[in-house]
Amino acid sequence: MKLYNTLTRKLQDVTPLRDNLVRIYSCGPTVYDHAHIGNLSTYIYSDTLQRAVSMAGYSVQRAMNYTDVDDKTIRRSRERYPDADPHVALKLLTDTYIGIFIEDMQRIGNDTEHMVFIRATDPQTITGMQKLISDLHAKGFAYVADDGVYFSIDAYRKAGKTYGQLSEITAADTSKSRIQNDEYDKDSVHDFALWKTQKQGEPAWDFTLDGHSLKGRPGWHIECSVMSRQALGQPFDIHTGGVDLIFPHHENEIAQSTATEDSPVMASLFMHNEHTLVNGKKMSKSAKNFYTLTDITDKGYDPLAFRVKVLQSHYRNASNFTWESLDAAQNLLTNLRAWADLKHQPHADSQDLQQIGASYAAALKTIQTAMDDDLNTSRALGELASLANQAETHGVDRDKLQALLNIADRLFGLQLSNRPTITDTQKHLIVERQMARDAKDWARSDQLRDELKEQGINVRDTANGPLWSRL
RNA sequence: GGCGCCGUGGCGGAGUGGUUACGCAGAGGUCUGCAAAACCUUGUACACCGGUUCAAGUCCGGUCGGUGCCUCCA
Repeated sequence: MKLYNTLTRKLQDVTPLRDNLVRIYSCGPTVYDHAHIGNLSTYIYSDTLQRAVSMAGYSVQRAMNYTDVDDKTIRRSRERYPDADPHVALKLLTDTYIGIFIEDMQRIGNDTEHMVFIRATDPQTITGMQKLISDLHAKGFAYVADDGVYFSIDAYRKAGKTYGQLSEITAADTSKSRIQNDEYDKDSVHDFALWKTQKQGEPAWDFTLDGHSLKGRPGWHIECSVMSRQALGQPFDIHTGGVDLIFPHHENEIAQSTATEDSPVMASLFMHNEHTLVNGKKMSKSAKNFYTLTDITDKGYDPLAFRVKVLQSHYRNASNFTWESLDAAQNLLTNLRAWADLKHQPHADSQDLQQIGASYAAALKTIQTAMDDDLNTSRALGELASLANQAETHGVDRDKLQALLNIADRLFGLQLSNRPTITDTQKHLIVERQMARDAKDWARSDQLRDELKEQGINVRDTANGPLWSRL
């Protein structure tokens, strides 16, 4: 299996560092609001990575963090719960949005079971961060200022390490274009905060470093360094996130995680997905093209139609979200479901099972090859769609179809394999309608068809007999 | 200014130099009690200009256009 590695800017074979196990860490959400569809597409891609790696024969260990303490979470928690204790307010707010996030993840078909979620405010994480900061400080990579503890990129470079493994950041870049640093107490403009001391009304954790009492909260980057190591060890195999995280977030993670280590490697492979655009533009509230999953479902779309839409493009290309493209995805999903439902219908059996079996095998091979080639979901899903579209012409092999759907679900998460059949009453209505047709009682047969339609069942008459699908 | 990405038919979107991606939508037709489905046909796709090559959407150079990061951001 080959994946594109941002570190090397090349396609690279996946070779687990430890046995047959691939350890994946994904930067998760800051839980201060609903996730938007761009966030969600990132998680669909990392979920797909997990599925493809597993399908390629590896064991997978996966972790994702919740950033549940930062400027935004704190600000909003104080707005929403002005009278509560800062810690309590923060927890109330972040608990709410973690709940919504998990719900969204499940609605779009992401696997949330085979993954460890870690909160930045977990006592274990806080302790771990303080320990790492102390360690960095002891070895000269961190210094204490009035408003917190900072990481020294100069010290890191003087230790012979490369800052900018992912983005080729030069000293000039980081100092020249950056805004004035008057309001911060750091030595050098490109240094970043490991720990921020408490401001009025903020939640804070006790921390003593080198005799300084530094009650406060962690910086953003240190969270991921610590949580990834605690959950997966270091180095681990694959680190994922959106392209915007390349700099500074992942650069800073690498610096923190490798400063006191012999090896400069935090993870073997960094994967970054391009952003989802809406009508060709980046989402923003002012442009009124900012959508959440609820905006989509309120318009009557299935959350899995959004998944289809995302999988129809490659993760390293910016995909363009339009309502028209979501229509197309919804229609495709409906067609895939109609195909899956054929497994319950003997009338759908092919006359030439051998040929059908061969086409399934060929499609599976194409799908597997496409997924192993840097997650070419567009190609892979196209193959499945094409198979589905041929089904009513060539028929299906119901046993092999079930097996195929099982595999498709493992890879795509579209929930095609476990669709139930219709009720006995509905089956009976279909038989009755056929009898009416045989008797040329068109009024009766049309009435029965309407009745089924009201129950969400569409009936089509084929040469072999009636086939049903859900609307 | 620095570092990137991208420009494919109505929409979305693959594409390892040489044969139809695929999906959705549209038009005409066949079939059908009607409907749906299916089947057949159909639309002069690769931003522009050069170059390399027997052959370029696919490689090289340039132009134009779009977009992202460099500050929190999936």
